[in-house]
Amino acid sequence: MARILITSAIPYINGIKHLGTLVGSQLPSDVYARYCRARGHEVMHICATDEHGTPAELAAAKAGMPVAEFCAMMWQKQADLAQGFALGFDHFGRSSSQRNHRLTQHFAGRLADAGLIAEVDEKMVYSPADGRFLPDRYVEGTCPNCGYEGARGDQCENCTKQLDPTELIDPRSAVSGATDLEVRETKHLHLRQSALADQLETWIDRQTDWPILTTSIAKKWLKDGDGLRDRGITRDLDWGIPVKRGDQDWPGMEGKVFYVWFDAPIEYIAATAEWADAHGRPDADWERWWRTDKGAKDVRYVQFMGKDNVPFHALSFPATIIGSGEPWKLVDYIKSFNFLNYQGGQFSTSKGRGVFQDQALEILPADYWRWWLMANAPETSDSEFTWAAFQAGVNKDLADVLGNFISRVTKFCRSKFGETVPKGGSYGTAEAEVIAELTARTATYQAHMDAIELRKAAAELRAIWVAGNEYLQAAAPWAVFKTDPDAAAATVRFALNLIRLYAALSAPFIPGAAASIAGALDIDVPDWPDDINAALSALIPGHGFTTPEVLFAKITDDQREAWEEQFAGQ
RNA sequence: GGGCCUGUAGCUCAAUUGGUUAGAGCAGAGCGCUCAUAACGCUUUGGUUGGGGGUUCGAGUCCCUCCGGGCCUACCA
Repeated sequence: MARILITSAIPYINGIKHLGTLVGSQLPSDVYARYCRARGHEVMHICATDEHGTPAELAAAKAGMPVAEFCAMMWQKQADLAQGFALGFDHFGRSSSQRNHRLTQHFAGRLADAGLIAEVDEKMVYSPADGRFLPDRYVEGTCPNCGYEGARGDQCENCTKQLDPTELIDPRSAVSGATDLEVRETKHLHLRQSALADQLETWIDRQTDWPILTTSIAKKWLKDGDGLRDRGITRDLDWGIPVKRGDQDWPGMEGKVFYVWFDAPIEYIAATAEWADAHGRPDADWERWWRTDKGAKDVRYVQFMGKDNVPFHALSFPATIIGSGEPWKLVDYIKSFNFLNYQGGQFSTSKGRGVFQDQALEILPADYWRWWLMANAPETSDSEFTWAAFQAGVNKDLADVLGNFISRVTKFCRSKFGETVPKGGSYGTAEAEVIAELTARTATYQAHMDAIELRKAAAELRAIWVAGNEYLQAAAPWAVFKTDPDAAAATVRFALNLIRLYAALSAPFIPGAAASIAGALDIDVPDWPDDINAALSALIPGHGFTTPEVLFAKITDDQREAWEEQFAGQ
């Protein structure tokens, strides 16, 4: 048994997320966590909301709510959605927690003590009308290069030229449209990542088994231009973690907060502490996951995220950990994902284009989404959600292959033998062949899951389901029954045991359906089968079951067309 | 502009890292079955691996070049 710490990239607080954010972090981390638990490993599965930053403040203002209240509300929504998708986090924390405040301030203090924090005077755009400093991106104006009027202060969308907000012609606040902008001097803390670049590079170079996507992004940042740059870790905002040096005030930094990308990854640690708090457990119980001097030496730490998050997880957060000089657990494997597109374009929050998590759960059960999204996960390149592909995949895999197998077996059994596992006959060569095949396939399935190759794992699981139909078709108990009811009984008994096996093997991907299947068989979701041969004799003659209703209703053409229309956006 | 990724059957993806005849699923065609959600099984059609050039005994894989798609580019997160 191993101990596995799993974190999902923490979703930002400012709205309901679409399916694209689910597919690259929370969903795969849950599938992997469920699998690891099923294999008997001790798992700590952590997620949280990322609550700080300018967009959160603006979203709260737009909603007419104090930002703390807004975040609390949105946290509850996201927590409910996570539950709706059956995301089994041990704790779903908040980056605004007091635990994270203290830990973030602690790390900043340690980094400062190690000489890894620089105080830098910067010039930033200030908007008196808004009463705030504006991030580059929130300053808009006319591009000096191409004349595009909607250019942002960091880059012109039209000609892609990178800009400084002071270069814009007729600059205005993207928040209020105010034009009386001024440049003010303000002091900020920078994390001296450049001083840690060599250590980080050595560490990255050792990660030969990481996805190419992960290491290539990390190396790009390490090598680009003059190498890894220092990074501002503070902001002039009201909402956030006050800048402190450990528990001491930080002279000159009054009224400033840490930047979200400094405090957000630290929340992984803090959320684990929140978990301990929530369960009345001592600090030692969370520290054994995070402190290599307190029991975390044997922990394997796996992170899940979309590719946009890689630099922060592969470089900035490790810089924080390494720079602290304390024995915190460093990530062992970073699983990164490409993006999911929607019907030939991007998901768009602003245009209402694509399916959002709350809508998805309103129209279909979580397992439909879980299955299709993971079976088509963007592991090697961006992948595409289309309603046609979704409909075909769900109908074929879940309804026809798995659901129908369960229907045909249980209904045939009910009509010929009643709703109990029939006795009589015995397993022969046909069953032995299936056992051999499934033993091999289960090993392959496990190998893919161990490697976190979820797409391949899903394909193998599907092949395991198909094997049931092949077996049944060849054994043809409906024909055999007429001359040899005992032989037919043995076939049905074996098939019912296959259903039981499928409940166990399918649970990481479709936990809801796995529970329904187990419920119909009047059992709990079985333990992971270490021995397929034994597992396929677990249901003994006389064991009662209930013929389930249709497990997976098919998506009709009418539904598909209606949804295509509904989610097309502007 | 720079960097990285990507292009394989009508569609979605594989191909043990340069090694036999490039494989699966879906869609299509044919046959079988009738237990089942008009489901299942078997067979089968379909590829000049984006174009061109090169290295090699051998290239989907390596190199060059052109074309297409995508992402990142450090103050959105």
